[in-house]
Amino acid sequence: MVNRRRAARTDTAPPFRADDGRWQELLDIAARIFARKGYRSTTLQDIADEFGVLKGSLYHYIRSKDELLFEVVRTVYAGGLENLRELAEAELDPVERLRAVIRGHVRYLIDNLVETTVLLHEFDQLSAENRARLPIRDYQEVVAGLVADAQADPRVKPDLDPQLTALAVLGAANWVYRWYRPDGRRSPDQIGAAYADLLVDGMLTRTGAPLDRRPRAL
Amino acid sequence: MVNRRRAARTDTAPPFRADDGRWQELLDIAARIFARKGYRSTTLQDIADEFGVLKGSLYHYIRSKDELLFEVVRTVYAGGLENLRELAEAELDPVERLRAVIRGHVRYLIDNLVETTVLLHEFDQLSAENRARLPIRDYQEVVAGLVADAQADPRVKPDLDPQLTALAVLGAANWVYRWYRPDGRRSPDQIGAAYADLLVDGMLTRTGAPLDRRPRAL
DNA sequence: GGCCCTACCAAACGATTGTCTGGGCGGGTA
DNA sequence: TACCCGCCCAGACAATCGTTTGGTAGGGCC
Repeated sequence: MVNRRRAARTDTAPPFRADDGRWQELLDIAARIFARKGYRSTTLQDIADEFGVLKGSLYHYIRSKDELLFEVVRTVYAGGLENLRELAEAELDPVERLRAVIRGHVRYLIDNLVETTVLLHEFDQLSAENRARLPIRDYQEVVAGLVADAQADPRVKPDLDPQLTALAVLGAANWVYRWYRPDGRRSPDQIGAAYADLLVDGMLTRTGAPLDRRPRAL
Repeated sequence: MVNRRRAARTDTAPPFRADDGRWQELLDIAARIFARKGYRSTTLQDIADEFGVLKGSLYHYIRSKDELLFEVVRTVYAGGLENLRELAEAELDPVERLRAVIRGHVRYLIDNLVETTVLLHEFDQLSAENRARLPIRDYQEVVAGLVADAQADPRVKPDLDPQLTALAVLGAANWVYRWYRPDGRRSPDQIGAAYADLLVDGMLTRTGAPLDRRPRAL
């Protein structure tokens, strides 16, 4: 017998997620296994085992494996972008703001290491439709905008390509997911600070005035 | 009937690869599809189709799908490391040597974009044994060594962490495989030069002497 | 007590996967 | 001519995949 309520619901929203705790648990488990084995190498069986359920029962929570990947990834995507934009609006000298952005981005990435790993590594395993809903290009444009802003400052190299510089910054920062281990020698903040100083100082001219702050328009 | 020659050969070497041209063609095709769809999403059927052969016939050239991935990746791994080490031995000022290394590494990566993509993105899909045969850590150590060398120069920040700095450099450079398109705005050499200047200048103090070369031990 | 709804089970589905077996064709070599 | 061997075909193999179906236990609510 067909459950009419259910059929009606799945038209717009995913299957039952009333028990929010259990739904979050499922997302966490999926994220961990996706991060460890890769999306395509992960079986719904793997996830169901850890979730304590038969694999068919997962369809109580999801409509497809692809949707599960998307749900894992969209939260950390949105959070990361919001985090970046908040940092970008800080009332600071443009150069110092860039430093804060890099520190904060690295910090966010490490704080959400598992989900970020899935986002960065399995992004193009998403279906075309779901991929279009997460325009990662936005990250690049935020950083490029900040670099362009900073170029109003005479301390900043005038010949920087903001897009290219943004890609270098994001590349260095995002790469962290490939090697960071919680038991490593450096703390997240140490890493963020080191990266910020390396990359931002690299944007400055070496012949200009020293690094102390001068009066500048916000 | 069992082909005795074949059984004897496969103990040490892979199956028949006498026709070297055809073998290289297979590697190229596999690399392209691996790069586009990912290793796990690629079917031997996909490869066989483009190779113009039934999928079972691929076992004339390979012993397993995993071996195929390994063969695609090991050449570009070895070439990249050799390239890096050659650049690292250039008779240059340590700071300029770092610049040359970054330019050369970016250059190599783009020149071998397809294979590099597979190496960087599908590395942990290799079997544990094959992965152990490609210690990517070596890349990091070469660059970290160069950073440490450069720190003998007073222009270079004395408080740099060579390992961390190397990871930033390699992160920025390796990330190129994620966004580079041959029809993009910047040429490979422009990208390499921009990255080299950004990253190496970021390693220099801003209070020190200007950038001209001074006499230093090689 | 009867009803509904969430959260699952039990079992199967068709499709696809990597891999293996046995054989055949055709060009070189003796 | 006879044989060998690199190259590939034809077809099957078991295993595994994501997904679907119908059913049910149990708690809350009327």
